[in-house]
Amino acid sequence: MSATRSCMVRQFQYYADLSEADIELLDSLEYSPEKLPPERVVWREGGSANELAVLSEGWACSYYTLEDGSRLILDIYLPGDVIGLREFATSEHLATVETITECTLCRFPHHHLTDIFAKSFRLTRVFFAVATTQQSILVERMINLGRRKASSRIAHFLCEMHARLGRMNEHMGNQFRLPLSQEMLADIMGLSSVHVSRTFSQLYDDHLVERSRHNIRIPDMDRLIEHAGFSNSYLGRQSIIRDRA
Amino acid sequence: MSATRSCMVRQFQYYADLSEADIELLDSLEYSPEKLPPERVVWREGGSANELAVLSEGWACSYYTLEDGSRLILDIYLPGDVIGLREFATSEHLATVETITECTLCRFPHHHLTDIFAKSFRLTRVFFAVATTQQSILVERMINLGRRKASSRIAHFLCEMHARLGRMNEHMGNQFRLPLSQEMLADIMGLSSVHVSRTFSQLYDDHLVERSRHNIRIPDMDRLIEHAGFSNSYLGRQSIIRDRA
DNA sequence: CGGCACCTTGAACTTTATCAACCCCGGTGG
DNA sequence: CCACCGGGGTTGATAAAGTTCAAGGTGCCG
Repeated sequence: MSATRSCMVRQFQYYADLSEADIELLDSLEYSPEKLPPERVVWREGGSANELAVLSEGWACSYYTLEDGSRLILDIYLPGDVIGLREFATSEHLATVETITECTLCRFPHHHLTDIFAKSFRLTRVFFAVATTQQSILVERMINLGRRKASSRIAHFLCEMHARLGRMNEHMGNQFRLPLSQEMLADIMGLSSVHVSRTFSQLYDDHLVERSRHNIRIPDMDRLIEHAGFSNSYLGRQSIIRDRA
Repeated sequence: MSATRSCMVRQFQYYADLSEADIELLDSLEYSPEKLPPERVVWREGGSANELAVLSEGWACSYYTLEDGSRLILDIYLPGDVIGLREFATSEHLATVETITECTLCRFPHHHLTDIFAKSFRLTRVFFAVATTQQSILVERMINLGRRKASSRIAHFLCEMHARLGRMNEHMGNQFRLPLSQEMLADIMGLSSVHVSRTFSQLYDDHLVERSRHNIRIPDMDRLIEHAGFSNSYLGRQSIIRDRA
């Protein structure tokens, strides 16, 4: 058992205990680490989709650009996340994937995933759990976009980030770094960057969020959760996958 | 090979050729058909999630109700759709599922799905494809909610329904039944029902959509697609899953 | 020290929501 | 067979939320 365990393994172990063989299988996906500078395109919308990637370090995102030039960011990827799962059923990339900070990522071809399906029943279920958790994250974001007002959208997004980051590093406390410009935040939340700025000021006035540059501090997590209508159950349940009987 | 083939099998065959054994395995999920009247709750948000369902006949939907009483409809389920895949990684239902029209549906426990993972490599991949296609549908709807104006949202939704219905029954032509009230349409698209009404009138004035009661006619599909910014590639690619080499 | 990217603020405007009245139509009971 | 009832759809007036444009500020990097 190696001392340095990949983020993906850590993330997957959240859903199930993994055997040594499973861990080796997973690790084998990260065989080709690639270092990328900030704002580098990983793959572009429309390109043919025969690979996935694991993000080992850094932040990345996927986005979709509309005819009129406006943009929506679909996912924020953190270390340990699998990128491109959604495009498994499609032969071309539906969205552009781009690094946000400096990143290390490992691409691997589509069929390595199906090889895993063939080799490990347990990992199959965990991959399924990961894919469906990604779906739940999208659903929460849909609710954000469809039915919440700006201040709740931002509050909800901050809660989500806090929860997802906290899952990877315990004792994170009530502050964290959020390396996103207000324009990116706007494109995540379907708002204009101007309105994001105003709304942040308003959250500050209400003592819900403090922020300096890219650091976020949350003075009272409970009040923020309340304001956001946040529930973390959608992020998946720990050790959900067990052997039956 | 039986003459009456279930909708789910038809839907799955879209992604891959299935062996007789696979078809039997799939059919075995639909062992407990249940007839439900319109507007009957299948399961409720918060209830413990240890089952999935296949919709054999009728229309159903899932929705999520916010603290303030507003609602967002997350999915519209058509015959052949699998309901509850998203909650595979979670131990409780995140959304309420309810019939829209009279429905026939077959519930089955969670572990029947994992049994299939153990028994059929090919079906595993198809289930994965189905789950990821559902994700892509959510993403398109996210873009709708986040970045399109009301008339494009409605146009896009109509395009999606047209495409999904057309996949199940060829020669559908340019009209179809849409058994949804304007209030439901509003909750799908994150608008108020009043605004849906106004927007429909506007689409009618622009000769993009005709509608009487629950029947929709689309005089010029290409113009509607154009107006919606619709691309059907997100609905998954036919026969994407093949044996390698 | 200067420049540039990003953030902030203000003012005018657009889109959508809300409220309320009305209408249309289908179903029911007299 | 007709009058009434009720739910959903439509319309208008007004309000709220968010966008756009433009100008100015702030802080970081060379």
